[in-house]
Amino acid sequence: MSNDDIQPTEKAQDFIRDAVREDLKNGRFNHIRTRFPPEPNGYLHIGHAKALIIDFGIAEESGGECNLRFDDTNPTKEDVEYVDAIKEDIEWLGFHWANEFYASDYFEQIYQMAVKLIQKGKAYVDEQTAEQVSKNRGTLTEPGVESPWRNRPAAENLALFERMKNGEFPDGSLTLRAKIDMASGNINLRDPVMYRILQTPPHHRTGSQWKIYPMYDFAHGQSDSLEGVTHSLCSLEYEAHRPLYEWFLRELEIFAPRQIEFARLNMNYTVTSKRKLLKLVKENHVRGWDDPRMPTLCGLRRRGFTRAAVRDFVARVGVAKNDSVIDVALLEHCLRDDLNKRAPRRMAVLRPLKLVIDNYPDDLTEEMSAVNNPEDPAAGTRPLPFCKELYIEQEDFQETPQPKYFRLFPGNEVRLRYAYFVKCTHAVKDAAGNVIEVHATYDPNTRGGDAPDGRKVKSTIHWVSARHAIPAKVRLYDRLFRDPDPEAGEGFLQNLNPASLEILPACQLEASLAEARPGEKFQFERIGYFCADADGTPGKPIFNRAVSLKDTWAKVAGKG
RNA sequence: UGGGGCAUGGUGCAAUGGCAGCACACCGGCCUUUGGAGCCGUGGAUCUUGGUUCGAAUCCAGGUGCCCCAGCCA
Repeated sequence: MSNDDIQPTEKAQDFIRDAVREDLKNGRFNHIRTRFPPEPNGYLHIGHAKALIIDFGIAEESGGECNLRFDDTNPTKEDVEYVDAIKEDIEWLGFHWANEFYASDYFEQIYQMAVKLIQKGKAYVDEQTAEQVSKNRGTLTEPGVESPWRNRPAAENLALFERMKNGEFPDGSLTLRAKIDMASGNINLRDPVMYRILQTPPHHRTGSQWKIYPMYDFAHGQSDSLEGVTHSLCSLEYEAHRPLYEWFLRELEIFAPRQIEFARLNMNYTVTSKRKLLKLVKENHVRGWDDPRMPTLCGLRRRGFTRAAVRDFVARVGVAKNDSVIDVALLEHCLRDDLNKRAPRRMAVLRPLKLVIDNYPDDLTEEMSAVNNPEDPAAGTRPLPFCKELYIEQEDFQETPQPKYFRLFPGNEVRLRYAYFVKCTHAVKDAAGNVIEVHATYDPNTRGGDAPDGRKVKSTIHWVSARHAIPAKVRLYDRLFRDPDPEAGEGFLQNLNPASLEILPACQLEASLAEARPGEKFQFERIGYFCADADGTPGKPIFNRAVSLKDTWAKVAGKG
C-alpha cells in the first residue's frame, strides 16, 4: 500500500514534541524510540488514531522508530482476533512498526525482576483476600493499613512466589505486592499488586505456561525499558501512575524511559469506551465492529473514510492536556475536504421519479459528456447516455413550489446537468394523488447545458437515463446518537438515534457504477460521498453514504 | 476534606513577559452547469481576586470550577 494519498502536514508543534526536542538537545536521550501499546481486547477506534499518530508521528519526525507492543498481561480478556484486527487498522493508517512485540515476550524477565525486588526487601507475598486488600487500602483521605504479611522474610517470599508460579495456589489466594507506602497520598503507591494468580485461562500466546501474570504497572514500564523506549506516551489517566512507573525502574536499576501524558480524544455524538462499544456490538444495536456507524477504525473505513481524512482530523485536533470533546463536524469536514479533491463524480438518483421528455425522439440515445471531477482536470470526462425517459430525484419536483424553490415545477425550466434545459409541463398522479411521473419538453438548442440565446435557469438537477441506469441499494448513515452527549439522561443506549440507518432499496445509478469495487468512493452529485460496500456484488453494488454534501438548502427549508 | 492534573470565542488548538491568532461551527456577501466546492467579510474568548512588572493569557499568592486515582483491569 502506497502512502501517496497522505498529504505531508506541517510539522506539528505541541508540548510533547517540545519535550522530546529538549531531551535530544540536552542529551537525556540521543535517539527517539516510542511504542504503541494496545491491549488486544477490543478494536481500535478514532481515539486510538490520535495515540497512533502521536506515537508513530513523533518517532518518524525525529528519525526514530516506533514499536507495536501488545499489552497482553490479562489472558481473561484478550484474544488473537483483536491482534489481527489491530494490525490491519494500523497498516491502513499507513504506519509501519519497527518491531512487533508482546508484553508476554517478557514474562520470564519480568518474573526475574520481581525476584530481584523480593530479594531487595521491596516486595512481599500477601495472603490477604481481595476484600481485605481493598479494605486495608484506606480511602482518599485516610491512610491504608499495612498487611500482616508485609514484613515476611525475603526467603519465605521467594519460596512462596516460586510456588505461586508453579501453580500451587488457587486464583486469588495470594498476590505479590510492592512494599512502598501504605500512607501515600497517591493510592497507587499503597503497596500495589505486582502479580496475581490466574490458573485457568489459556493465554493467547503463552498458553498454559504461566499461572501468574504481572499487573499493568509491573509490566508496562519494564517492557518500555527492555525495548529501550525513550518516550512512553500515554493518556492522562496514567499521570498518577507515573511515580510508580518510575519507582519500579529505579528500584530495578534499569533504563528509565520518560512517560508523558496527553488528553485522549473524545467526540460529541460518539462513544469510545471499549465497554460501550462492545455492548453496542453484542446487543446488536449495530451490525458488528465494522458497522459504518461505529467510531472504530474499521467502521470508519467501511463508512468511506480515508486515512488521509482521519490523519488530517487528528492533526487539526492537536495535542494538549485539556480534557476536550471535539465536534464530530470537524471529522466530517476533513472527509469532505479530502474526497472533494479525489472522489470521481457520478450520477445517482436515490428516490427515483420518472421524467418523460415528451418532445424527445422515442428511440434516440445521445451521449453527453460529463466531467469526472471539477477539482481535478486530469480525471477527465465520461460519456453519459441520455434518452426520452429519465429518473430524477423526487425532491427535485414540487407540484406547488414553496418559496425560493427553483427546481422543477409546472411551467419552470431547469437544466439537466450536462444535458439540456427542460421545461416542466405537467405531472401524472395515481389514484391516491401521488405524483408518479413528471412530463417536460426539452430545448434541442441547449445540448450540453448552455442556451445559445443566453437565457439562464436558476437550478441544475441530476438525472440518469431510465433505459441505462442500474438499480442499487444505498444505505444512508447518520450519527449513532441523537444527543451530543450520548450519556445524557438515561444513558447511551437510550440516546441511540433511531434514524442512524435508512436503507433505500430502489435507487437508480449511472451504469458505470455497476462495477464499483468495495471501498471505492464517489461523490454522487448534489447528494454526498458514497463508498461501495463489500456486501455488494458485481453488477449489484451497495453503497454506503459516508457523509452528505454540505446542504444549505436544508437550512433554508427549515427556516421557511 | 488526601494525591495528581487542567482552565483562552460555541468547539478544539496557538500565542514560550511585548498588537490575543488559526481551524471547525455560526452569520452575511460574491461566484457557480453540483443549493457542493471556491473567494470575501461580520460577530464572538484569556475562570476569579489580588500581587510583581513600563508591560501579564503567560510569572507569584489566594479563591472557584472541572477531570483522574481507593481492580488481584489496562
